[in-house]
Amino acid sequence: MPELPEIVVISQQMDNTLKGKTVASVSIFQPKMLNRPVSEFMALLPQKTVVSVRPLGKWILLQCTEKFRLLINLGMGGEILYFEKENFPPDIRAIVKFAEGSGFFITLWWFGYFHLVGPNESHPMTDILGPDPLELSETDFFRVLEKRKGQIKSFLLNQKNIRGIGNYYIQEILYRARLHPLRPIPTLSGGERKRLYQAIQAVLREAIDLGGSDYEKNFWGKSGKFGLSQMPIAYRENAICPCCGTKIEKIATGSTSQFICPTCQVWKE
Amino acid sequence: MPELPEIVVISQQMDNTLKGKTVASVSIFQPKMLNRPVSEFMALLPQKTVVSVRPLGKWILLQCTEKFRLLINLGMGGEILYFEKENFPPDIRAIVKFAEGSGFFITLWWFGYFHLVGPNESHPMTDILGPDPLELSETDFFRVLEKRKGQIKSFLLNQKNIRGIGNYYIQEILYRARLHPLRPIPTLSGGERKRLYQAIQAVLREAIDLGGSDYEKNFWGKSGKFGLSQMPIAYRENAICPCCGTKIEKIATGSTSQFICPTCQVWKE
DNA sequence: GACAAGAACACGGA
DNA sequence: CTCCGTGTTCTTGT
Repeated sequence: MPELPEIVVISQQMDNTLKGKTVASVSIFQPKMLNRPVSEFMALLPQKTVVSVRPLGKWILLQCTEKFRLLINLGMGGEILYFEKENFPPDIRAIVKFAEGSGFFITLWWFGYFHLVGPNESHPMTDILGPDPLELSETDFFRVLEKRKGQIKSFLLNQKNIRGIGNYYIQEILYRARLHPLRPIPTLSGGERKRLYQAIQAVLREAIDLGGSDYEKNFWGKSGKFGLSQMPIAYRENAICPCCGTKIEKIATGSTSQFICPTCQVWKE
Repeated sequence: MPELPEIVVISQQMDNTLKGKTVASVSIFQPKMLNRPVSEFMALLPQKTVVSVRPLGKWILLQCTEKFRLLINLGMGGEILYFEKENFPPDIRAIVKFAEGSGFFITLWWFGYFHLVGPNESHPMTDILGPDPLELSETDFFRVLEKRKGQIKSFLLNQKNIRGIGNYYIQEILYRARLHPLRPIPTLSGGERKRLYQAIQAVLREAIDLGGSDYEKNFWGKSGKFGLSQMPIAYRENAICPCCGTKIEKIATGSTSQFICPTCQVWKE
């Protein structure tokens, strides 16, 4: 599933490529990913022109003319790919074609959303997203942590608190901050909160600079370069921690699981 | 805090004593225990006559003429006491006087409610109470346990499930049923559910027969006789279990605590 | 555990 | 955590 870094990269590529292009046609092969009937998509989307493309947590926002917005969430295992010639894979879910012949299509492994929002319409799923972590000052980060009682990992994964972090980057973030994922927020010291903020900034920016994860594809179908060497712990059960040599463990963290170094990411009360 | 047995005893005494008496005046010394302005109490309550007094979980319901209801909850450490001559203690919160000179007053240690509900008005706090455990058949008890996932103690203490059981009687109930308070409901066998039902019936009826707890006062200011000999475990840390000789332990059960025999009330999955 | 309100958590569904 | 809705449990305040 693409997280903030992949969405930032893709949005930038889409912004560069699609800005000013006018939708000629739209094809939908999976109506349940939509927020309105297929017929309305067919009626409303064509003739709108792309004004800009911006990341919104794990969502991609295409701002269009007449105050229409196209909001795309790739869910798990989804891809959004540019095309100039029509040559589509078999599991395609939606196609948007522009007037001059190019366009993009979407594939999904399981769930995903393809939402068209008109002027004066609200969009509950994105309206409740928290701030972009890369636009958040350390002071504001400290402020959102205040009075929260839950576990630090589930807090960071909840898109209402901070948008864009998923179960992939959280592993490296918590490892670099040397924090156990189940630590209750009130037990975090000022120094730990500072480390956490720095780790979020560092991991996400580094991943963006490297074009995103090496197992996610960008708008051109190319993989990023953020991989093994940047993520020594994640998905490596029984490997050893490069910092202390301890064997990496896989633990359950709510509905997700996580790889940790039991020495570096030790639990403190 | 008075629980079901004390409320049953007090309600019976109030029913016998106050039925047919007409309110002459009401005095309020703590407005926050009310559900409406003091002025409305003064205007509405006088001239109403008591039709009946009934227990409602931990609440006392005075049914009055013109479909008015007086609902009293003594909270923690509260008392409701009859008087014939005016001779009040210092920490008094409310007084109701009847036409012929007698009346009752309320003292509270911490919280409590003194609510007047008119005809056609609802009362959210008592509307959501579960069934009276002594009016519940074994079949219905089994039915309310179905599909519940939580711990058995917090289920029984939640007044929405069953009304009137508090942290005093629950200790003897769970000891007699030989159940650990933190057992998840789905792990309870049919036999254990049956034991639990029987223990609830036995403990509550025995306590009513003895006039309630020996450290709570009734409408005449007299204590009940349900005490030490009926409660061998509760509030006796390091005492020994009369059944097996094991040392009694005090454990935390959510926000309350409880005394258990670790041998008799053993945890089973 | 008296109760309310809100947060956190668990689960099932799409 | 992809996100939602529902329901339940836990926390905090009065």
